[in-house]
Amino acid sequence: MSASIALRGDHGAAKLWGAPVPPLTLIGPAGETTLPPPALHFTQDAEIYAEGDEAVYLYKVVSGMVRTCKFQTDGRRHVDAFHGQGDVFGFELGAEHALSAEAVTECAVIPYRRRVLESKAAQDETVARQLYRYAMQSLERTRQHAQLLGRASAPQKLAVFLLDLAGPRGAAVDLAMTRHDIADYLGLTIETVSRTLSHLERDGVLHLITARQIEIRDRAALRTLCG
Amino acid sequence: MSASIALRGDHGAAKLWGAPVPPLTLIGPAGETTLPPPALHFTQDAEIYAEGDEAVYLYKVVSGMVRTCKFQTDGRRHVDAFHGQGDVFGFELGAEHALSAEAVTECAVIPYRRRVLESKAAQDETVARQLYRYAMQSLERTRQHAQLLGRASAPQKLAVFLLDLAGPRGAAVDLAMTRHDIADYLGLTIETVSRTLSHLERDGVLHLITARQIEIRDRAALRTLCG
DNA sequence: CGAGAGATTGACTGCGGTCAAAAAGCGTGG
DNA sequence: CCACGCTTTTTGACCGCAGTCAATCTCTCG
Repeated sequence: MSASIALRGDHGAAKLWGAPVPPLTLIGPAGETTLPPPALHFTQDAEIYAEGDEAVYLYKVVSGMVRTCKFQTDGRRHVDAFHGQGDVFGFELGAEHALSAEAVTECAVIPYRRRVLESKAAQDETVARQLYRYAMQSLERTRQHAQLLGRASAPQKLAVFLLDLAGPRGAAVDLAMTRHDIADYLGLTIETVSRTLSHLERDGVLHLITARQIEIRDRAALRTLCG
Repeated sequence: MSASIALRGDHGAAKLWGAPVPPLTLIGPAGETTLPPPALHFTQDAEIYAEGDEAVYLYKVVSGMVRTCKFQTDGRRHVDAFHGQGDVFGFELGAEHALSAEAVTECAVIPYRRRVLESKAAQDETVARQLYRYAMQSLERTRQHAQLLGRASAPQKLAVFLLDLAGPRGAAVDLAMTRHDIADYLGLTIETVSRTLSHLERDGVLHLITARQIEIRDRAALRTLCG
């Protein structure tokens, strides 16, 4: 029997924004299936780990949303990524976290000791593949993010962002994050984010139900914007 | 005995721009040490692989420089990364390359079949660690790149770029790439790259010996720019 | 109902993009 | 060696998008 056990909280397909991928699992301790999930809970804006902390764990999001970000010397913040249900975050090259991780919303995450995962990966090839695949997901998303930051106007950035959040079908988008989070993720200011959303509403592309709830009225127009 | 054999072309420490890391090796076929290196050679601007090609190999740069990039629908180009001696490129989430790879200069690269690496990694933990570590290097560099693209002025971008290229000590930087390459890497236009370099020269920070040779006159000023 | 955080809107500015032209390299072949 | 033509780079003039500063509006929660 394989040591592979479907990770709790891995409901449905893991989602790489803009590119659905097959569901993945991560390994829990063998025989752990009968124990309650060892998930950690965090309140909104709580720090999960800080830049410079020793990188002991990888984390899998069970519920809620997490942001990984970096604070620059000039006081500004760069949001590296948002992580939702099923996403794994905490990958690092070095022994310390180069980013910090914070709860965007109240959330639950399962911590996996890197050392444990690595030794399991050494014993079980399927675990190694899963771990590698999660790392590649992180890489692929960061690449797409870099592309977006480098070569897109404010409307383009928001179009890509909203379509990613909405998924391939959804017409209503619930934003878990503030304008500030969005701005720091897209390399814009909160004013430009707000202005651009208002502009898209005037054009009939969106409807801003509340600040955090957006209805996509014209998905084709958004797609066209993405280029 | 370990199956690990130092990869040819792995001279000196593998360099993560802005963050030196210990030297790494990748595995060659056992007993291959007596055979000539199976390096592939490419002329300037030759295509190593194209977006959409099946991702069969990872590549390690022996000499010269490689760029991985993506062509957008609007005709513009995003340069994901430059890869120099000792760097490994070609990591992909899916079965196909999401980026294309091209020779910036005449270059030599060693191809490693992904399937072979994966089976070797399954047998030898040290191989698995090396592979994982190269992937993390790729991730870390892409993260830093995204950060740069999101939150930096043109002078900041060029300061970071030049210091990365120069390394911790060098005063003279040989640019292997054109202004076009630099612009597409930094999310700028060739005019802005040129103008900004000229400006830095007027300020006494740089001296442009030729278009491709730059002398760093005031490293402290560059560091200050980086923030 | 009031206080405070978050979001929106407006006026203005400035950085970097765009368009255009000149200058500088750099092979190639006479 | 020089002349020629092509590519790359530099420089200039102008413009527009997004940032900045500031005021107002809207939610939410106590």
